[in-house]
Amino acid sequence: MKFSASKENHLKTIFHLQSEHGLVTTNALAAALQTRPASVTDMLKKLKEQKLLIYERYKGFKLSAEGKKAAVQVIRKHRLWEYFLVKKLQFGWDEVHEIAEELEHISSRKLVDRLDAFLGFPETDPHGDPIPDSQGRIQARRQLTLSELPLNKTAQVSGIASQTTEMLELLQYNHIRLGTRLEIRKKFPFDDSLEVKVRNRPPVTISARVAKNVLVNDEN
Amino acid sequence: MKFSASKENHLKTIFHLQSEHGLVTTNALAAALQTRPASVTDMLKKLKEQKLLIYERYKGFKLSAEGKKAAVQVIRKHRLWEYFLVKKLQFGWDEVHEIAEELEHISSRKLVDRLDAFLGFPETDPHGDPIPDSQGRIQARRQLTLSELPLNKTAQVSGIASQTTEMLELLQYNHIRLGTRLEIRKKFPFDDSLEVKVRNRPPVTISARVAKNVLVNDEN
DNA sequence: TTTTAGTTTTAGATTTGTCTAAAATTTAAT
DNA sequence: ATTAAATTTTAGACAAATCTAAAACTAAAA
Repeated sequence: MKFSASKENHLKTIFHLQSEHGLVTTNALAAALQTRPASVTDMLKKLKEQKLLIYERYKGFKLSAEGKKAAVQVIRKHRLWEYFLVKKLQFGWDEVHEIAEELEHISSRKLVDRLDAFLGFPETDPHGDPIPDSQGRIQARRQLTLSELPLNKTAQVSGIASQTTEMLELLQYNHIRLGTRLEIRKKFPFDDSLEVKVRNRPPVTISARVAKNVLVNDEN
Repeated sequence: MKFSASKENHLKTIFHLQSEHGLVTTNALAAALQTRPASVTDMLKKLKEQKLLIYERYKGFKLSAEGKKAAVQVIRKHRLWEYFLVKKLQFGWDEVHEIAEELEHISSRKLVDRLDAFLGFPETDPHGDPIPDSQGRIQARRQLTLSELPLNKTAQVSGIASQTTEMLELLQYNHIRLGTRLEIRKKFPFDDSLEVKVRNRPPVTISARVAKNVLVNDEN
């Protein structure tokens, strides 16, 4: 029940990838982990041996029930630590990801559960992503990407899919953050870029690349 | 300025050993780290190359100024996390050591300083050991071991030198913890064991081994 | 002061996670 | 349906940290 930091990273990333596209490919995982396909293949074999992965060579792969459980625990740890860093240590929401990448590998189960209680069992992390509970249950979210939001319909930013520092900085610059209310004023089919309006601000232009990574509320 | 977890453990342990006996020996370090002398030698060579260690083969070794600085930062992290675990997450003082052994290797300097501020810049950890400040300064302590305490002089437990779970459990069992006021009622020269009296409790017998690891206040 | 005992280091192996380069396999294109 | 291109895997290498067994060195005892 205890995995190396590298294994935890693989599990976590596979989890994220497969929740978008059912099966995951070696190349996609290598890109996401900033590593080489050959290295991924090596790890896949180990994960398969530990029955964490359903995998046949050349075929693509996905987590087993057990692998999913392990991945969710890592995600739980990551998001709880992010919440801690922002809410208790006054970090900005755009600077916690790297630190949480380290903290998420601390192994004590008891620590995680105590931290959860200390924080008051928060439901989402500072980026709006749901925090799995100690049983591994994840609050389902119905949210769409900014790309999918209809024209002139206001919505509230509820999450950021890709949390690179660069991306978060760009959003910060455009005054788009978690909870920001906004609407799309214009869509440019040429490159799928969007003109976005935030209250009390001049409109800003957002690339399709970015828009795909900004999640907004569905209802309302 | 960033070292592997293993290197940090070596630095930290050398620091502790050399503050008792000037020079440290390969065997002593191997014993303290629960590893083999040959493994220690390998690491010593690496530390020497990084100029963290003053070392000539077969001669014993000690930390350079740089090595000491690095070691103190690790100790700072360890003790701050212990304080956090006990004061914020309600862990018992006897169960935090192992978890802090992991947390102490998280690298962000900013995290450590923010944590320090969040905790209110505590001066000692839950075992009574002083916490280095962000400049690496350590509050000097004048304390002696229980073995050295004169007969019938009351004193207050201010620290535990060896923090194995086993040792802490034994002390817990005998109702001796940080802050406990006690006095020595009898000394048995045969094995240097002690009869110790804690207020409102029947006297208990403490071995020399344990007594050497219980630190008490000097003054008062 | 020589021998013996103990300590420390070297030599060589192992494990984990990574890499490059080449081979195997699958997918896409003509 | 072949060929070409892209993907994936294997084979072999490497770095870090550890180990065992043997050699080198030091200290202690006879």
